[in-house]
Amino acid sequence: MGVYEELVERGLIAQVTDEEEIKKLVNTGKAVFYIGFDPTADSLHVGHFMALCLMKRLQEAGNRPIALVGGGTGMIGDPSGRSDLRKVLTVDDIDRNCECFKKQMSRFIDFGEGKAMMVNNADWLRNLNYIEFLRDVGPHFSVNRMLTAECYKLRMEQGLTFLEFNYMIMQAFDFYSLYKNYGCNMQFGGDDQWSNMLAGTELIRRKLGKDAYAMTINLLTKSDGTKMGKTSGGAVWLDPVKTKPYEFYQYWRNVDDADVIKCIKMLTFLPLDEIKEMESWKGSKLNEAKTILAYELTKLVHGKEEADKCDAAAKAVFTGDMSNADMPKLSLKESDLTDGKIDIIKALVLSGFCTSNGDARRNIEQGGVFVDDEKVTDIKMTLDIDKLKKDGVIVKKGKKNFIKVILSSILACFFA
RNA sequence: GGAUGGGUUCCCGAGUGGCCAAAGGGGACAGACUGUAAAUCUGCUGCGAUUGCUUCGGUGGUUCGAAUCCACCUCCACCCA
Repeated sequence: MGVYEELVERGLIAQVTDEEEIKKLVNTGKAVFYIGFDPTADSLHVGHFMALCLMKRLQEAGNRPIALVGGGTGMIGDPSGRSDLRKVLTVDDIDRNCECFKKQMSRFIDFGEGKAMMVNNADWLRNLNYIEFLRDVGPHFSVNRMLTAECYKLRMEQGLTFLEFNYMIMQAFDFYSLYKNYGCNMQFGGDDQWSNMLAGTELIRRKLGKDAYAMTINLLTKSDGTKMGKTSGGAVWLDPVKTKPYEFYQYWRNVDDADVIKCIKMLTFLPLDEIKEMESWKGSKLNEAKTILAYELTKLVHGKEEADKCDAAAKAVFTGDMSNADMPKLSLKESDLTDGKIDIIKALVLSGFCTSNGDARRNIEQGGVFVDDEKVTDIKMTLDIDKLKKDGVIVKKGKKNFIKVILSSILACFFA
């Protein structure tokens, strides 16, 4: 089975411009393809992760990936599928974000000599001369046709600025530039990028009379249609500081039944026949699949060591064996204590479990807070210094939030 | 540039002078039931340990009292140019 077939099997491929040709190129390792990443934040997220996995898969099959960081397109903002205007980022922000992207990407993709390449479209977009550019590519685009593109549909109702309208042209120009300079003959991306990508193949055809190809992968959506990788607090980031490995792990551990297999297929590198077997799992057995999903992804993103820790912490916490030390910790300082104690309310707020004292009080009143496995019934309860110093105290909010509260003294630092 | 409609708490959306920290829904959070799932039911949802404080695009004003009235500004939608 070739890579292409594997991609199909995993449910990754959404649309292609020329299936036969793409299959041939990709399976024989002749593709030079690019995927663009716009630096809208200082970390990659799960959506990008899919694309990175795709790159990795194709690279392993001998194809040459180009990771394009959108230092130029990021200044415009892609309106595809969005109902609102993107916040305009400053050049400094964009450049900083590009740097962050580069670092994170090198963890997944081999950018060694003759392997993958990383380019930044700021290099050719930022210095374009407006008139020249208009005369150069402008005649090849029909506004009438652009307006009918699926990606602008939402914006035709809400209002689309000229700035954003040009995004498609910039992206098309990227593809064209990469084709000319690096022989890049394919572009991959999320399915929301389809219109933009087609604009690129079109431009190449018109200007150079050559064929280039485009392929989109399915966006990872939940069974309810919403985007996977979004929580109420925002995106699930790959950066361990923005989304702690434990949270990352728990995110996948808690996906809906309906989405587990799909996620395993699309995101992990487990062999397909292994996944086939999981497809027959039902009920609580399916719960096991979530453990696998969470472990595999954490391993890919944060490394085996972290994944093992998350696994252990989860087991400790959910099977009731709290002796395990590998759980999230809250280190208090002496200054956080008054008279050698700290209010449970204050501890809850410091841990980040509760957003305010009122929130903490509410949670206690509703019976959702436990200290060392005992339900807290008094909102005035305190944790005292002796226990904090010794083994720490395990504070639990709800069923899934655990933290070990300890006192970090100078001594503790020595032994840590 | 001109006309019109609009900006309300995480989101949608009521509220047109006091009874408004602001209806209703969604989401989030907690409880019950479960499989760390879904569905369902219950509670809860500005901050503060009572009285209190801050919020309804911004700034000023009218008033004993304003999310609600007035002025100016600003942003958005839509129509005309």
